Amino acid sequence: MDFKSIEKKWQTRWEKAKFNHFDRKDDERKKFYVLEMFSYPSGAKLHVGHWYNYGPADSYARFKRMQGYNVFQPMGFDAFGLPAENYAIKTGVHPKDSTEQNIATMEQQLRAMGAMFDWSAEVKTCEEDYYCWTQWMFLQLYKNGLAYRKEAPVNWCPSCNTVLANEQVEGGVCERCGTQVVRKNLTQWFFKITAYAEELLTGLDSLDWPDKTKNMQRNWIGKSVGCEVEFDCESGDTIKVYTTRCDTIFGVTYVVLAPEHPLAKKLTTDEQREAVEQYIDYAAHASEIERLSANREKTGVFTGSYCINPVNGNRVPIYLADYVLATYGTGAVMAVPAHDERDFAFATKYHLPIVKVIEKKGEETVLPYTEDGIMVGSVQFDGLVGEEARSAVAKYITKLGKGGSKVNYRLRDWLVSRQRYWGAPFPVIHCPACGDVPVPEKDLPVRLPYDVEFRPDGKSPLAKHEKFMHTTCPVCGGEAERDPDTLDTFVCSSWYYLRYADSQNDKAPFDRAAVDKLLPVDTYVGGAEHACMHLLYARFFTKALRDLGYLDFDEPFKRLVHQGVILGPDGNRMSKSHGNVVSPDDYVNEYGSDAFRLYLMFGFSYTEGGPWNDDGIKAISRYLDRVEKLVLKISDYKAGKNPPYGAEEKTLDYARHSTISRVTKDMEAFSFNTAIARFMELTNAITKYDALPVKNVPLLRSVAEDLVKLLAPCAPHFCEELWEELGHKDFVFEEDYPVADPEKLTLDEKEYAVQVNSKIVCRANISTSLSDEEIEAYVKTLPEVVERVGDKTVRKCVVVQGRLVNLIVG
RNA sequence: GCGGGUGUGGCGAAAUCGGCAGACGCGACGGAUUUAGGAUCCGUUGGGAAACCGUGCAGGUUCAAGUCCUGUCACCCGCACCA
Repeated sequence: MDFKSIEKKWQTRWEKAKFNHFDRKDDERKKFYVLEMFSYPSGAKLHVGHWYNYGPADSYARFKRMQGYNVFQPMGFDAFGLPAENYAIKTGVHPKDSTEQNIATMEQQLRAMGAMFDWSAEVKTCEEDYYCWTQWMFLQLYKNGLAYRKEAPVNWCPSCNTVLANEQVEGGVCERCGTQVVRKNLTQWFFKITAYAEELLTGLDSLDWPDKTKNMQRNWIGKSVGCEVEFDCESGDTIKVYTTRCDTIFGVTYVVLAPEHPLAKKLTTDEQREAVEQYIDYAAHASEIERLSANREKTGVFTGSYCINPVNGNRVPIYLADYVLATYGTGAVMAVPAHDERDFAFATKYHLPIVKVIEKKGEETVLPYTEDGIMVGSVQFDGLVGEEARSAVAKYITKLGKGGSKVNYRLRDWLVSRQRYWGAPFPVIHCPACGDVPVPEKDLPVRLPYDVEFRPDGKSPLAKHEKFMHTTCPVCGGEAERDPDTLDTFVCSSWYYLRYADSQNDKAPFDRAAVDKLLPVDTYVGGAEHACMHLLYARFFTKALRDLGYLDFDEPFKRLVHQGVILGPDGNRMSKSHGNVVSPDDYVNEYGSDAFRLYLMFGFSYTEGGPWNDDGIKAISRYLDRVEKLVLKISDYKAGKNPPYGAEEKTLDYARHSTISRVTKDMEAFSFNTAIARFMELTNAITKYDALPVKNVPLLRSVAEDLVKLLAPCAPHFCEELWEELGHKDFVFEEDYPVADPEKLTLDEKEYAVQVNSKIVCRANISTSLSDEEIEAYVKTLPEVVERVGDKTVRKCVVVQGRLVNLIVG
């Protein structure tokens, strides 16, 4: 088959018939929204990863379509972002120009793939008609207190010259470029994702997502149940600490503040001032490597002040130490060196007292002892253990009016400011008189100017664009400046799946009815690397928009599937520097898009991925040839009179229906490699039947047609062509996906493994109508069994219907 | 350190509720066809001469374990001073 011409032929026909367009008016069929993560328009062409994501997922979408769903499968581009800007800095090509060029190339390649993308719904996040609404989203969050600006210690990537969200720092280095991140205190915009921490956590339970991904989000949100306690200072200030171990509170021998804690300087005495300021400076400049080193020596400094432990009135010293994080809990902890490893190390180093207040049950207590144990030296609480102990102490603290139970989350608010050019500008004006003023919605979009100097120097490129910066305050009309930062590109991708539902709308980001009808996404397919970024942000957006009344569902993605990663042939991640990049184009040119897609589906376990290896691609190509020859040969047969329907025909029909039933399950489960194995088995069964001298032509033909239908989602152009050759006028995709007939799935007899004392002695075909007792009786007559059993008695017989019989003798 | 995952032929991989390990392919070997090569078609193919042995390793539960339990090793991923 000349795949090049048939690919073109069917792509053109599908387009002409608007086959790929989601039918918004259709109320008969159930909608089904299949979404693949949209792509970043990089300079390189479509790589194997894109193909692996989109090809098999498209087969799934086509499968759902043939099952009778009104399938919506859109595609678009996550077009803002750093790579285009970095490319511009290197080459001088403007990000807008290179991005548009790349999108054009990729669109063409994506079309050539032959996927049923509904291009009429396409979105490009860098275009005004999209980022206008991204800015609108910001304004809604701002109006409702979910976006705020504050000075905070933030992660700064010196190579990308911008701040990063917590989620974009991996092990202390920039997720994108691998550069060590440094801390800076900057005034930045945040989204209050923490307001949804609890719902983001509990909502996971209802989602059909990989457990691993759900667990990663749970970990990331990091719920912790503990207790807040107030320690009064002699200065009159109060230090709030957070602890999960209030059962150890009688063992507090000092209190530690993070160096950035607001009370740090205030509580410092004159004698200690110099040492403290030095330490604060040291902590601010300690490199991240140092901070991250697991067994880094603890450092700290005494403030000179003391505070009072509310439960026993003990006077304890207040220290500063950078092992306490400013951004978690209250930025202060009560130190119990006897029962916490970090406090133990610190106390040992600075010769602070260590007081044991928990004892290990029945064994000697070795300090630091951090497990649950029996409270001792704790007056009225002595003898209490674990959870019970903590709740008693927490109650007591509440009664004292010094705090009480408290839930904390590890999740931080989402920092969305970026000091870069190629992104959506903040719709905010800073007025010397009125402060931060949101741009009125009617003035959106705040256009991103083209003529900008984007050489990075740590300041936002837009800040140097006077025309952009200079504006008037919408409130007082006075001179004012725009915010020079741009929004994190993850903001753009947090709502694109909603825009697809109504992408041409120029009055609103989307119409509520359209979105409520199409969403949530039924199946979302994309990489696992987004577990704690995009997938979390998108959930947050959905919940926030729901609460603001813009939509009516709780979760954006009902089902999530991660495709695996295709590595280079050497087992490493594909990259130019490894020199192991495999280009799909070469294979597509040589074998065709269907064969390439089919190979991706067959050669790997979809969710696992693995090293690239093209050994099997010829085999797939050969398989398609076999199918073609076989089907065409059968289509030429003339039906004889009185076609036979005996054992052979029954076997063939059984092969057909068991293939249908198993493939349907496999496709639904994204178990594409096994689905294709079933196609091959069915093909083998047809070949075998076809070799018989006398055959039932109508049956054979109908089985062959079913094979074409079953295979169609996985090899769409190829099957359309075959379908046409078989004499059909309509698309094969207008056909119903075959449904297994349960009657044809029952066999008269099945092969059993016959075991004596759990060892297989023979196999036997046994009628499926026999009862366990009848099977046992029959099996006992088999010569192999008689020989093994001899005169020993059968003490037990296990029958597993349809599978095996096990006689226990002796 | 914490959380999660993976480990099966020469290779990619399969294996419903615990029920014949290795489906389907690749490769290899043998044969047919062919002047030859290629292509195609048909067989064989976990190891072992065999009894038997085989799912990282060592135990356990069970009539029966790749699957369940305990311990252990290796690799991968995520988090990592979160009090």
